[in-house]
Amino acid sequence: MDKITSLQVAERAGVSQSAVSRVFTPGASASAKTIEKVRKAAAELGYRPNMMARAMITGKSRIIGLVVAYLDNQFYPLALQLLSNALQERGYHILVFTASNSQGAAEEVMQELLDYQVDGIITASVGMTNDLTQRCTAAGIPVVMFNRGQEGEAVSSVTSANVEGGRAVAEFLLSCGHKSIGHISGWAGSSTGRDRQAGFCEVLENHGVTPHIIDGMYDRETAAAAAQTMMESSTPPDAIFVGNDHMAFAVLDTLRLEMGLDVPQDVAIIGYDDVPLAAWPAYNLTTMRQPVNRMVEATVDALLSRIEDPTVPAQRIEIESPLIERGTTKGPKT
Amino acid sequence: MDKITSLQVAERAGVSQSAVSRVFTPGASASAKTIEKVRKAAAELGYRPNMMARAMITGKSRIIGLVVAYLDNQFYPLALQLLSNALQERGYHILVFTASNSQGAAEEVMQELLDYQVDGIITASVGMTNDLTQRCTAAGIPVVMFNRGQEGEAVSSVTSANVEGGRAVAEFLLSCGHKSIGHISGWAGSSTGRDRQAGFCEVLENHGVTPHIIDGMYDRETAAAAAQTMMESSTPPDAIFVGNDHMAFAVLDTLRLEMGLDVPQDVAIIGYDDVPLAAWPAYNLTTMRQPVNRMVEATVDALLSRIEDPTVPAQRIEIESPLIERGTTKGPKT
DNA sequence: ATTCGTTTTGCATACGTTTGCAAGTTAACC
DNA sequence: GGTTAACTTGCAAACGTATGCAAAACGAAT
Repeated sequence: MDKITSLQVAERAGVSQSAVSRVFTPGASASAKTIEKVRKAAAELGYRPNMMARAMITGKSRIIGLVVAYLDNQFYPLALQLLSNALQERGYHILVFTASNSQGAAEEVMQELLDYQVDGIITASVGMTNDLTQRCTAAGIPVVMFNRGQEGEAVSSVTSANVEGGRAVAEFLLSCGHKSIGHISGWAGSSTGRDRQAGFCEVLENHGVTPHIIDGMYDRETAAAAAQTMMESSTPPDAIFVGNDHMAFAVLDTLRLEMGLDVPQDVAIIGYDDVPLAAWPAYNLTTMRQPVNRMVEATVDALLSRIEDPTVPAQRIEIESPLIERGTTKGPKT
Repeated sequence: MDKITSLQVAERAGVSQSAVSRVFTPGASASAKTIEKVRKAAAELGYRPNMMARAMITGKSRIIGLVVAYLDNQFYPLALQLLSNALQERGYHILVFTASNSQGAAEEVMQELLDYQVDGIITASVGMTNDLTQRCTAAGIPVVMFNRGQEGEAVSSVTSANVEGGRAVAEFLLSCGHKSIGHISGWAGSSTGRDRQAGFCEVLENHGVTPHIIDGMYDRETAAAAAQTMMESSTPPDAIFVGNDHMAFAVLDTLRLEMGLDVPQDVAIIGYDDVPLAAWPAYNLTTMRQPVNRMVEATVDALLSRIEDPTVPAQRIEIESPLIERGTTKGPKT
């Protein structure tokens, strides 16, 4: 009762194995009569096509490899869930590969990905060397980087408009009247972190403001230490832009509960992402929203369109992100 | 340069295709000389065995299906990451299936699971009907329920000792001198929620205390509303046991920031899980720790042992969970 | 009824691997 | 050096499906 094959269904329905295959293959042709006989026999036996066998012959596994480093930043679980839902609706599934951000690990993971004949790859919260990128395109496997950009042309990426976003944060803080401004940046090894910082600094410098910058490495501890360093310096900032919400929460905890400061009275804080937690009353964080729904849609579209038609070029998609003003900033001076 | 098969490696190495296969098959025998020749040729061509073809013939895909409903409770992303790491180390990977808790969805998902010839199934944050369970065991696929129990015998489960945990919470609250006690329970449709409640109520009743109970459905909104209802009743509790941390955060937000109450002075709060967020200063939540590392280890062991030897019986594993005392309770009266 | 175009069907092959079997090779021991 | 045991190796047959090709059935139009 374990393995029922198309052959058994064929016998019971009184047709050939090919007929059974055709009934279960979307594009193929079969007469109404055959379809009915086969469907009936299949239902009685509980037959379903074997994806492995199908994958082997068609070369399409309908599996998408998802490479992800850490899931402690709430943004990524959320994205994972939405990606899985969206892909599931379109007949694909996600095979998870966890990889640290180290060089060798990515190498190893990429090899395993190829072993599984994945139809496409999504990388999230992890960088890719140009070498790996090339290997994938050489193997004909489309890659989309989620929430990370890339210099080269060969690989698609979906991000929010991070440079623009950094600018918007700077303009907002300036409009609030802040003069002494700090930035606990996202990891400089990530395009996301670099872009936000670039846009932010560009605007500040145009207004003659030089921000105090420390790399927060997307890490709570590092960000918390950075916040403390900044506030204890001889010229403490009256506003800090933190490279993502995950770090911003740590910064808020440190400022409020360990240093006894008042946010936003003593210092204003802005994050980036707008994860659900940012809207919870305990934090109520002003932040740049990354519209994860739209980013996921764009990712799935970009990936599947390239899978279904390999001649489609790689695209670089940027989704604009609005500022969500909450309680950790004081609002612009009118 | 796309598809290199074992045959091409065989030609280049001057051996038969079988020899190549044996070199890449852990259990098989080959002479040192052949191994070296094959490895060299394989490296030069960049050959790696095709998992699909291998899966088809061996019947083992080395893929584990993970069925998960929601990832907003931080406990599950964490578990997912640890599970993926642990399985990856042992040569398996996780194929993700998202399923709501509705009846029909689980049915559909289970069918797709079987299509992919998964070697085993882990369900997390989702219930299984006995029907589905039986279908899987009939198909010879081991199932482990993570953080959920099950009545029947056919399926393994890994949970913390929830009844025991509920008791421990009750004893702790009584030892703190609380007399009027509330419980915002986990969803009554989950064994986890029921068990915690059962242990909790058992001890309270032995001490003549009847708790006020509302089902929080593992949902923030529902839990927040429940907390408000309790505190506005004619006999408000001076301590509330919340069925998991995820809801407890919502309860804390409501009590402190919307109702202006002091925790733990006005009312003590205990959660369940000890997700990382519980230790963050903003919440600093007293909670029962579910040792996710040990739960993951147990899950992987239980699953793989059954995959490698199908005669191994299903096990029901309970991991004991310690109380982590933090700032939302006042500590026992000495 | 004949012809022609269209659809349906079965046969056979291919996909890339593992593995039982038998033949071949090497090692081992007295 | 001969006999036996242990190990390697190649051959060929699977695994369960998709699909090109040619034969067959069908339908319509003359």
